[in-house]
Amino acid sequence: MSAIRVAVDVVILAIREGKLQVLLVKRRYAPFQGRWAIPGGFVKEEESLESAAQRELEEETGVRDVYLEQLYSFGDPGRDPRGRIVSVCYFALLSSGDIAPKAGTDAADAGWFAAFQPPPLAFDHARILDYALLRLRYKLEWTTAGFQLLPKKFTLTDIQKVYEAVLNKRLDKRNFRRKLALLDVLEPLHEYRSEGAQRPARLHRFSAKKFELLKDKGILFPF
Amino acid sequence: MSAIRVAVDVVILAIREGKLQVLLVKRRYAPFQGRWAIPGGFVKEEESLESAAQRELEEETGVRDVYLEQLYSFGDPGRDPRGRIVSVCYFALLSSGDIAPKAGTDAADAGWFAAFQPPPLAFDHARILDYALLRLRYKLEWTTAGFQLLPKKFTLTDIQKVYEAVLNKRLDKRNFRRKLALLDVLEPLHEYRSEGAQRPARLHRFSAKKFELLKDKGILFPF
DNA sequence: CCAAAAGTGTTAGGAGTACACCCATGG
DNA sequence: CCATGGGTGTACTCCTAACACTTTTGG
Repeated sequence: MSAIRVAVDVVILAIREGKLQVLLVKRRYAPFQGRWAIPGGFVKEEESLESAAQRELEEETGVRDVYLEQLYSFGDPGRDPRGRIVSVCYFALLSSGDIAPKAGTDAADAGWFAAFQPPPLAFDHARILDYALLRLRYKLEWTTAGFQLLPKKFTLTDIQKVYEAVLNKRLDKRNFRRKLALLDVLEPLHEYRSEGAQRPARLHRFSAKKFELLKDKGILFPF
Repeated sequence: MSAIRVAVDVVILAIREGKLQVLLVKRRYAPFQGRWAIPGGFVKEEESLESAAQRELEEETGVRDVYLEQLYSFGDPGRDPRGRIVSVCYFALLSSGDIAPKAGTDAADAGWFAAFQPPPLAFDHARILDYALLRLRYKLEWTTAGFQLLPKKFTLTDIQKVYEAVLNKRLDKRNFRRKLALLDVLEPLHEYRSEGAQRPARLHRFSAKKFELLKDKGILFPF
């Protein structure tokens, strides 16, 4: 019987203040006491890996029904000085509308950080975060996962800013909108959002039935 | 302390007789006694996940230095009636030149099967195989992983047959070759292979230094 | 009327696809 | 000389990328 323990870690990402940010928790105990870390915990005997990830996510953010995807499993001996721990890592994409609920929990030792300039992280968490960011960039270019980072109603500029924040580069407005239109997954609403002394922007929503069709075209990744 | 055990399973794939085949082992004991299964075993306390996968691979095939990539971790409670087992799955691509060594080991209860029409499999192994095949198809279209399925020297028709076997469709010879040329990863050799009463085909080899450049272009997947 | 973001088309280059014939060899 | 797989080019379509101005609003 092996003494290997199984944990899940969840890289929780959201767009805040126009930037891609990651939710980290401060470690209360050794090892790496006081360091920031990706939230996670041990898998319980009777729960699935995905349930464990969802549970961790909900404990940290108070949020359910969030985009969650398995990333990679890290299990080198020595990655955790407490013993042999295999960590099945997930990443979660929060819509900016879902972020508020979190504040209620244990805000003192949890915080949002710029995902591309994180503080020093505990264990091998820097590597995990790097891989999550890499995967997110790929997903954004080849799937419609980017909409998970937005609230239900959003403007075309909102979604463009998501892409710019994650891909870390400027995009051309006209080309971006043409590509969006080609995807045919947005439903323009008869609502507009006024943001100050400018022309109000039209709100759109992601259309789930068109989304399903993309799967058939093979545009979406399975996991 | 959790009683979860950690295993690795390795989906071993190769092109044989022009078809994509998978190496399966026959289970000696219950549960699923006599059923075919994806080879795997428990991770030892002191070895990394990848070492464990390599070890399993070598035990089954006698082969080292093979393309090996982590696929996904499966860990639903109940997936194994013997208890809670989390399986970190890998897939391995064997070059057709590497297949011969295998025969020496325990051939009686191991065999190659058409990957797209496998026999009934033990546990949730059908799902694992499906996912491996899906991943392989994506990799083939977006990376140069297909060359792992060939020996060092091969003809352009050889590589086309690999693509046709994995993607399960016919490809146009001229278009395929043009795309290959664009990738610029092949080095034509001054050697030819005669296959009978036809014009001999020129041999090529995969050029590793050009391969590295693809990484920079983002064409290759990181894992 | 001014500042600020919203919204909108055209063109040129590159990649993908469809398609058919001659070449070199062994028997 | 013939059967067999090896090898090659062109035309069309579609996607991508570069690029600038008018519209609408609040102040």
